[in-house]
Amino acid sequence: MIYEVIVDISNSEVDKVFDYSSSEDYPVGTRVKVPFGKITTEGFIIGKKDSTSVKTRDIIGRQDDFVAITPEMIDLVRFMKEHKNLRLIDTIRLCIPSKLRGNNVRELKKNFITAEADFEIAVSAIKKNAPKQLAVLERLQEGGEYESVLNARFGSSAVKALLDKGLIKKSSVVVRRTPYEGFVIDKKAVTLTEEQQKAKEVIDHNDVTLLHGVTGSGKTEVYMSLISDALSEGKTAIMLVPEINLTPQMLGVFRSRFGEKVAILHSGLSDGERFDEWLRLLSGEAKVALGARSAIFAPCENVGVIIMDEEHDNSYVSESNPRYFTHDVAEFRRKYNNAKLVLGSATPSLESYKKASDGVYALAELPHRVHSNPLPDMEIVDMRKEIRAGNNSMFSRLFLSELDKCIEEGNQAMIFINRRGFASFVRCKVCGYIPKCSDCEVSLTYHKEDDRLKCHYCGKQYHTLSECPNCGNKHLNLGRIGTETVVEELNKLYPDVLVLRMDNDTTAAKNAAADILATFREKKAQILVGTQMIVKGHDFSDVTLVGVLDADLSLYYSDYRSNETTFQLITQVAGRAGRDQKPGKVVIQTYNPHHYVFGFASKYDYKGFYKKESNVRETTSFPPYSKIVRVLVKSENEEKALTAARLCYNGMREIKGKYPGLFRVQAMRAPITKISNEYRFQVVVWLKVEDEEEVLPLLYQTADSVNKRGVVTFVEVNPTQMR
DNA sequence: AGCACGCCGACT
DNA sequence: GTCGGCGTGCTC
Repeated sequence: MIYEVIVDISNSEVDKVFDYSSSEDYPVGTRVKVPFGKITTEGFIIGKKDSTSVKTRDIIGRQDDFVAITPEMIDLVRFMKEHKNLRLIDTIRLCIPSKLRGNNVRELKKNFITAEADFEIAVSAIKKNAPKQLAVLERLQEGGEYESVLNARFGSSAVKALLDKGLIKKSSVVVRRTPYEGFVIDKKAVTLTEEQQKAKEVIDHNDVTLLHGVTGSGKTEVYMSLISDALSEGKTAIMLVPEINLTPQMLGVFRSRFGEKVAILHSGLSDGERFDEWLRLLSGEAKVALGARSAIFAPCENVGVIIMDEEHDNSYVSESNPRYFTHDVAEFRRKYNNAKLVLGSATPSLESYKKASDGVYALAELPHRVHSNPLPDMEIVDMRKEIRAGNNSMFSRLFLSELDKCIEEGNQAMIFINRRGFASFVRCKVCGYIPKCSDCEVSLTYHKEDDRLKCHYCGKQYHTLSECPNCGNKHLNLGRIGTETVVEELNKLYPDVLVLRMDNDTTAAKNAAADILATFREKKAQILVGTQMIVKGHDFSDVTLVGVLDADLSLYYSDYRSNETTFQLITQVAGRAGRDQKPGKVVIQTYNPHHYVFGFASKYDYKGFYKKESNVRETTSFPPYSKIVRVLVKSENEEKALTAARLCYNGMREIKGKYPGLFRVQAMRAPITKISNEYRFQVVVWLKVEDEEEVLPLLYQTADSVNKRGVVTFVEVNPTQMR
């Protein structure tokens, strides 16, 4: 028999199917060991046939006693290659636990002891003065137990004696490593509200539904009910949440409803746990896959429903290689399984809402909070007026008075610093000089802990400057608000109040983020200061005040989505206040208060915002009214990079001549012209959405063709944070 | 990935 | 003259 095999080497040169032979019978999807050139490597069987035109070598053998890749995933691998420019092996790697490769993880087996002889017979067979052995036999009457447990409790000699006599039996059993074992949050089964029931009916009658529900409208209840339905039909379910929402709390709630049928897949698990959860799904022991982005590749068969919560969240787009959109994979699996796909959000992406408006998706709405408690009152503060009024502090007078009130009443406050990943930089007061990394040409970030300047792109460190190298001035100051500065200021204002800080620095250690949130939840601290990571999903019932500093900063980000992101950010962060009985208050500080984003956001007017923003995108031909394709060209040799970029540009111009759907081509230096000694250029192409299927493959091909001689190209569709 | 092939500069 | 530099191509 001839087997079609994809070898486990990610390289564009070997991104194809190789034919191997074997007299053994292997099912399609089996992971095998194969000779390849001078080496032996792993491969995956994706097909069989009777003959081939090439000369073949033999498969060495199979790697697992199970079939690693389901037929659906083999189809997906081909689809991703053909339509999304992913290498065959890259999609396969997404479908299996990474440590399975190279057999770096295996099933955990333990010795299990059971009674062999009848209790009475066994008792009569042991000596009268052997109380330990008797105790073991008595214990085993209640059922089997692990040998290690018996040894610890009764002593290994007693166990060994019984084994030698053949009165008890030892066997090897597989033990499943379960993440957060026993963690269950009791949640009473809730009957759906009329509004939720109506939304569910829409979902039941359509293939894809956008579920637009305000924060606190009980979308999770609808999800649970849908999953429950799928299970009762004998089908499986995939539930996706943004990485940050994937707290043990979420798992606890799901466990209380679906018990052992839930498997969790995310980056925080140990290799063993991840492998076991994956295996439970593959074998059908578990029916519900709960996880972040990568869980869309869960090895479930006969999927009944796929849910993407917070569908607008940018964590659903994988940034680096292999780059893919979770929406695309979800849509593929929905079609393959004839399943329901649900996209839920309080602030849907423009892309999805447009599809709902155009009738491509059905639209279901949950316009009210469950217990009809109102959304928090939101106020926009003009920080320019504060300065004119002589207030040079980072806090507005309104926010400070609200904070006073909040602290006094014993409630909690959250302060969100909108800085999109950029911390404080150093700037010369006199000439405006900003120190930059000599390799990357980006501004250096000042790190107070070790009094050094660091490059966030290559990690290079520099001594702090004592004077400006440009003009010699000795007064260099730190620009922009950072979390540390805010905490310092709060400590001065409220010396008796405990303030927590949550940002990339304080959450670097494992579990640090969870610890900070737990401390805040237990009300050991009254104020939580943080970056993006405090925005989503957290449910603190005593938070009555939310402050947003530098709300307009994300508007200036050079990204066509910046208005949308800012709207989403404000809506989400506002949703943290007043979630329980106490009414909430939100103060938005900005230097650009009349921007329409703040107008719509403060009134929770999603539709108004959608209409306005949609108009802007249409007139400027940005997505969702076009597709933008960016080819990043990188090389250590500037000349080579430039030549390759020119070649790529010319190729794109040629395609433009043939397909009017491709209406704009530009070439330029990338926003960051050099990272880690690599020069970067980019070719950016705009095309009409309808022509995507036809033109995209040509663009991929063109980018690939200049991909040699020390030049690397990287193609992105609708790039988010262009650098 | 890993290795052979092959075409140019520096050397005992 | 040869040794070896690594750019290029191939692996079922």
